[in-house]
Amino acid sequence: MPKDNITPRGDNYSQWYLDIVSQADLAESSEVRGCMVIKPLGYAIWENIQSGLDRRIKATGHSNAYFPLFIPMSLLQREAQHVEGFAPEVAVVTHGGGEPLAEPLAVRPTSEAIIGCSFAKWVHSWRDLPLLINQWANVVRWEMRTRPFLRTTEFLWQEGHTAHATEAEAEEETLKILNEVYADFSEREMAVPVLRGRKTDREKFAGALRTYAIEAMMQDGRALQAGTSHNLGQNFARAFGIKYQTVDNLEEYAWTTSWGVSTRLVGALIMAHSDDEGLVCPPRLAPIQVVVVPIYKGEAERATVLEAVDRVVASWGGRFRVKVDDRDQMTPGFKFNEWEVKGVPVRVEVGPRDVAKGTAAVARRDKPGREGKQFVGQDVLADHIAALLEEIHNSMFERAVRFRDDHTVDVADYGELVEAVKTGFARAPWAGTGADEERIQNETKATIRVIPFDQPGKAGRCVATGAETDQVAIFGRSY
RNA sequence: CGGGGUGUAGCGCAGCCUGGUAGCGCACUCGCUUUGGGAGCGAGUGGUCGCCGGUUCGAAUCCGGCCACCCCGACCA
Repeated sequence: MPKDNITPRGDNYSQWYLDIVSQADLAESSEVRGCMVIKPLGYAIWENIQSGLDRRIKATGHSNAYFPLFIPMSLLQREAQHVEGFAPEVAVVTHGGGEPLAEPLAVRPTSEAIIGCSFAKWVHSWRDLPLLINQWANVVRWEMRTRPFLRTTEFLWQEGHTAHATEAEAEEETLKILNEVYADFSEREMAVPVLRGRKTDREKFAGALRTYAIEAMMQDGRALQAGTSHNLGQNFARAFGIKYQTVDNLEEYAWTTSWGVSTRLVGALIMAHSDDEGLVCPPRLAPIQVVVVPIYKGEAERATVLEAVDRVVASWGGRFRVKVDDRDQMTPGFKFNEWEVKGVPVRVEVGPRDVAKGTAAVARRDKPGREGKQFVGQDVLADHIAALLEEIHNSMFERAVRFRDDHTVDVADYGELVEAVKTGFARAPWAGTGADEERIQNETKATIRVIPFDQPGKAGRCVATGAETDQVAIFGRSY
């Protein structure tokens, strides 16, 4: 059923996104410009994202801790590139207790500085390394222009911070997080395929040696940076005095990393999968995986149907996150519509005819209308739903991969790149400089999203300089 | 910060040109009938018309100033 309150993607993609966020009741704007209220459904998705990431972060040996919201300005200023990169977007507290503060406090835009100070106290010997810490926190970046989930003034995230004895170990950590935590989570839980690779110097984190990222394609062909992992080298260790004694009793600066993903992932999930009918939530993250809608006329039928629904749902033994929508004052059609907008992956209908026949109607959200609906015996319903949730996940992932591949063009020259980035990604031979990149951005609005790990080996002539190169870069317009 | 737009009920809007007791749809409340794709009928609740000032017997409407928000760009996870 077409929805009156949702602008079709084809008409205005940006408005469509805002409509999904409000109609699916994920978030709303607040009294503070650029800040959003995350409503229960949106927050439940975030909690599921947190839990999937937290499990992976701990499985790779990290521990959670918590550091202060405020950072003395002088600390933030210790790493030169870092302060330069973040200065324009830092919010500063100048008063406390009714008095001007002796030293202004930055509201953290990220926590390298304050965590670096702690690390300096915690690390003395090579035996203290590696130090593997993560924190779940809110941060504030004073952005010019905001969009719910994709870019808000305050946002929620996790930020990992680690210290290592060698450059090689720091590099290994940086890549492990990108691959085993971020890419794995994105593809296996969010059903969002990602390109993995390195950022160019122009796009890397302020103060980092190297930044790696996962990049996803949204349904308008634009790129969304879904996670970043930074090898900070010894830059921050020098600035904050994170030193240790080696086995040979030499003093050495540690090699540190940092990495993060944010509530932006909720935006990624919406934009990668949803359709003109509403949110399409990937099954493994859906707060409600199965909604059961009872259908009846009159009191007698109501009792019979609800009894059957209770019995059937009880027999599932908690295998799924289930909601029985037994609200009496709404019609089934209204409920179908509501849960469709809210993206519930599977809908089960139980009516008088099903009670008589021992069946239930099962509809899948990712395939609307009759195509996605079938009748299933109540005795095999649990296994059917379990398989269906898997099938929906795989189908959503494959559809997203197909979309990305269909909107990615191998380009041989600059003219082809200009055309390709209008609708998606361009994979282009690249041997240019930051200045070349900037010129391309000014002319096409596209930037190098990543230098992918996955390299063809032989590339061709660089689209900027014409020089022979073996390296390709992925260009795209980004959020 | 540049360009464009909008402020009237919880939400979406009309009314403004041509000043004269604030209206529609949805939502909400109550009642009855309904319920396999957004139910119907009836009766209700709800607004100092963004703010300040001016003109006028009288301002949502005309004039001046201010503020807020949205959209499009530059900055960014």
